[in-house]
Amino acid sequence: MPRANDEVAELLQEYSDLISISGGDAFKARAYEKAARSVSGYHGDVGSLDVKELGKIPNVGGSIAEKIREYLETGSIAALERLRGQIPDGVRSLMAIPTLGPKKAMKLYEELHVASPEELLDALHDERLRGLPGFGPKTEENLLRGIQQLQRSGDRVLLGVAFDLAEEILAVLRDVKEVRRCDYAGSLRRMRETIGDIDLLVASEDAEPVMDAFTSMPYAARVLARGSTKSSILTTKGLQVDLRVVEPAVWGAALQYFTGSKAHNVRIREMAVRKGLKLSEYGLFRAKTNELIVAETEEEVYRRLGLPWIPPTLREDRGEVEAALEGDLPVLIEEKDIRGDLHTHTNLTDGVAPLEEMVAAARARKLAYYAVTDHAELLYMQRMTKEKMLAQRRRLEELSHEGDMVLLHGTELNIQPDGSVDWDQGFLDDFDVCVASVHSHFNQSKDEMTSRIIGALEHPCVNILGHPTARQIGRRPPIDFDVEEVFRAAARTGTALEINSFPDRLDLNDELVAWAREQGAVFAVDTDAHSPIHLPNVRFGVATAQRGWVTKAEVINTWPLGKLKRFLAKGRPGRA
DNA sequence: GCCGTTTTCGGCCCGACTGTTTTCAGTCG
Repeated sequence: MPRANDEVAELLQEYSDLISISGGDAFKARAYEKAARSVSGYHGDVGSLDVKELGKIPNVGGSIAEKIREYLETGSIAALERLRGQIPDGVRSLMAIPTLGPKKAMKLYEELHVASPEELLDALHDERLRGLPGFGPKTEENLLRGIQQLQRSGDRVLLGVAFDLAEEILAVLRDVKEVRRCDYAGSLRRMRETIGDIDLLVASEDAEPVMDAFTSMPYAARVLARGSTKSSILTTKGLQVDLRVVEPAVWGAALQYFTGSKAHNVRIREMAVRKGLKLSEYGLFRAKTNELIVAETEEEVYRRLGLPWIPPTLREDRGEVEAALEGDLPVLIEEKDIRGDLHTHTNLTDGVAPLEEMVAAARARKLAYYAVTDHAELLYMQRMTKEKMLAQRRRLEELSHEGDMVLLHGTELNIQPDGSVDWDQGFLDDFDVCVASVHSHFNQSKDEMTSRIIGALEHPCVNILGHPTARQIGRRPPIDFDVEEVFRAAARTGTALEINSFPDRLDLNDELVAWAREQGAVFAVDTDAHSPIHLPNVRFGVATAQRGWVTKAEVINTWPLGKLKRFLAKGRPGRA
């Protein structure tokens, strides 16, 4: 079974929201929110802890530990159920609408009995918000736009969510003795940033026991279809999972077919037709005689069509077929090429784990180097000071003697509206690496934003532009700047562009990565980890790099330390 | 509700922006 952490964190977050909506103590709400974050980022499984151990998790005290225990033992929390009884479920869902917080949500419910985004849309159309204090024309406009954004992101889930669920289901299927092979296909195998439904493929001579196991899983809230080759379930979270079972002999053809994309497969099948062949999920056949040629591996299928095997992350019909024909497919970066992480946090700012735990987790992943880059002082809410930074650096130096992994001390600077960053250059010179990111003032004009970012790139100490577009998938659109000009400036100034691996960021995205490559920029594939459990997210950043056709040489954190240090020296005096 | 070279009470993420106001509440990062 999966860790209980996520469901517990979700309940604590719900409790926090309901406290806010019902006008409860704001600090109490914050306490639950912080506890939710800590539980979510906690490295162990809270399901296996007793009350005393639960209380040792940061921001979890006696009261919350007791509620977690109550949930683990009884499946519910009485205090939460009481609040749920007072506030309809939909009122909380209103808070998913950007610009709509707890206060306005409660007001809409109390005054207009609006209890869902759909009902709010009706109320807006009926002009029932007119005259409601605090809801003027601009607010109406913002709410309409917010609801539209919410509906657009609607039924797709983030790559990370789909990946975890797929891995859990596959783990169950692998234990079914009739299963010869199993894997995920579809947009998940291509590692698209959001996933509509999960496609799983199993090779087996006997489909029935596999289908039985699949449709009786605890994840299956509803069984949508149950057949001998294809079954579908709807998970408790509303995500559809399709399972196809094929004979082991046709594994490769089926995997190729179900991986897609549709556009890629159309190109491939056209090539087959021109060669007098026919490609389906059951294999590559001679068109006239229906004689099977190959089906067992993807490599054979591609080879018989005159192509090298094409990595799934490239299969979007963005020129990969032409490149394959020319023998010009890039040798893509892989996760094993990553030598270090250059953007991570600790609980000195908004991370949930102490420095020691983050370093230990990085060592366990066998990284050659690891940078700690907590927020700088201009992100006021983090209360950073020079003194705290220097104390962290001293501790980092102590820790560096405990293992081979090289520890780098860095910081994540804030790019101010005018393009300046935190601290004076003298202080910044002593950092090994500086990430600089936009964290506020997202609505500047395109020209202002462009010169703002370029200003930061030109700073002699700024090495990496963190999450360059500042988007959050489904929640916040990318900031507006002249991407080509910024990418060229990055290349010219010796500043890397980040590919942030966080599943709700993936920033730069695949298309911008490809664009930046053309301008000669290099990249840093970083996790932006706020907890040890975020370190494996690097796979999503690597996949995004692959989707942008990036090779190992273009990613600075695949480089050996010496070469990396020369890059990081940039305009710092006395380095390299 | 959590936490503590501020340690059992009194703080707690500070500042800015937006849209509504007419001096400020709500939301966000």
